[in-house]
Amino acid sequence: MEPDDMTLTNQLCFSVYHASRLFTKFYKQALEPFQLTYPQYLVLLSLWEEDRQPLHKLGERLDFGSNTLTPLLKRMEANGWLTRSLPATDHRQLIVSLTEQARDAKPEIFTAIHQCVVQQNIDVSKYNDTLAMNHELIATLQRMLK
Amino acid sequence: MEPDDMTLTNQLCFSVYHASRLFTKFYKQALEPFQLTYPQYLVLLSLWEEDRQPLHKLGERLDFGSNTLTPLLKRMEANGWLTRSLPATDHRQLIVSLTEQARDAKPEIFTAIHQCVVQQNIDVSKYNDTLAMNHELIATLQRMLK
DNA sequence: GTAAATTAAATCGTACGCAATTGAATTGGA
DNA sequence: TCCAATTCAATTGCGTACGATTTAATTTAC
Repeated sequence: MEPDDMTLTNQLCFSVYHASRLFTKFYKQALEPFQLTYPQYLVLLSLWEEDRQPLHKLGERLDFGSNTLTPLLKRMEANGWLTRSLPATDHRQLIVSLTEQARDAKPEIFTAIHQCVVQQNIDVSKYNDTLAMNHELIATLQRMLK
Repeated sequence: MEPDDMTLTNQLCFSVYHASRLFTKFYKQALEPFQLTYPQYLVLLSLWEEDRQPLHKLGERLDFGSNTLTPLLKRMEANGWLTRSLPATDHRQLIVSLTEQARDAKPEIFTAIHQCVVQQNIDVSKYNDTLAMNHELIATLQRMLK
């Protein structure tokens, strides 16, 4: 590794960190009317794909622990997005299910985000390569942290 | 915008968000022995480049407000990394200066991070394109949020 | 059948991020 | 000169992130 590689590593990490904060801020604009935060929206995305997941499975998909999810899910339950229930078969688990409000709101929320993207005239397809590279970076980082 | 673009936007945001959290975790391994967090390390990086910056200039570079920096800088001062002082000319500003400890520790800290990268056999130069793409993404997001 | 190991959610403590407000210091225009 | 506008840092409040521990339920090994 050359001396410069230290700078590259630093810059790469900061660029990802910076982009993440800006992206979250962008989503915030669209999600605020729904009283949703970005991590809460991620939970909805996962449940829209597959309803009635146990907490640990949600955590696996989003890479969150129960220390993050437990209070987050309680807030979402308080806002009427989901219900938390114990299955009869295993009282250790906690099943998270969407409310009707959450199922119904999906198109409206997608439209709100869509609007924000369209307003800015973003060519989303341009970012296919960026997505692929991020996936590779994530895989590398996961190997590093194992 | 095609229907699929919604999915792409969602995936792109999540990939950046996920990568950022993993990268921070990676740096944490190297920084923990120094009692430094990643955002605190960013402050050191900026001050190593230019010592004695006012708080708002640090904030501009790192995209942090005083609500984030004020407590963070107090913690760093408590740990002996920097000093906070009011310039005689303008009592509104707060000048942040490195301590000798912070100036001396730079090579040691860089070595610690370097070690983590080398141990994992990462080809850092591979990520030049990713960095460039992230810069473009950041520029787009900044335009969108203006 | 029961004690030990495992699994799962919750709790605790610390440190960000950030919108919004406050309050002190400085500047600039009438 | 004097006061209104501006510029800063600090404060407040809320919601993540996450390491570490705790507590409860279930599995397993014997």
